[in-house]
Amino acid sequence: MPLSFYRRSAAEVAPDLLGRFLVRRLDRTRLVARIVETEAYLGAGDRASHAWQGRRTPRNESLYRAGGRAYVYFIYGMYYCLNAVTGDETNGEAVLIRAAEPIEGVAAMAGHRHLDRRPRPGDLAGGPGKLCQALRIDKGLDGQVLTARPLCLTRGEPVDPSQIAVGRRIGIDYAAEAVNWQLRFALAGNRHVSKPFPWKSSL
DNA sequence: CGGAAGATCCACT
DNA sequence: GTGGATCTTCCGA
Repeated sequence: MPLSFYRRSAAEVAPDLLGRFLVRRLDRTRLVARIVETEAYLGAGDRASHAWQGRRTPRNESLYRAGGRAYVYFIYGMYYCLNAVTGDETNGEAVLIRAAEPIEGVAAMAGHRHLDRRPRPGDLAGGPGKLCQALRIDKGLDGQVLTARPLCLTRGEPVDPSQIAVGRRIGIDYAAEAVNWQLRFALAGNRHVSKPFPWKSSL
């Protein structure tokens, strides 16, 4: 996807990322996964955002770059989460990539996940931490552009708006008024999403 | 299935 | 010192 794709608000980009392909190039392998779940984080005015009230630290520096780069952060002592930075360098907005459906390089992804049985839906990339583990995404990719290797997003299979379900974001119960914002998006009924949920409505 | 607890780092109070 | 944009394992229903 071109840089212009990312230079919009996270709330617009998040649903538009569904169906796109994440292409991760390693030395001898190409891993491809189709995005099925995202969440928008709206920056300074969003209590759930790492950029809440304009917070700016070494960790979240990538949020303050122009849209089209990765923001990768380390969480809970063990996992990484991947975001696509959106908008311009002033707003701190980003889209969390929460889940994807493995398309190519499934065996390699299973290896990265230390999975020895045949993967069931959601096993490899059904959650932001799993997705990063399967695709070998870590701090080394923080700040990288998303328009070229080693990690890029391609057009994939554009999705009809009627297939998009909307709900509340996960794991942000502390976020006061923002807990009910409808900023979680997924392909309705898809089996690779991070949790079964009571989706509210569709777009 | 649903809930609880542990693993374990870093930014911020 | 606290707690988090998580995941896994273990437990009980």
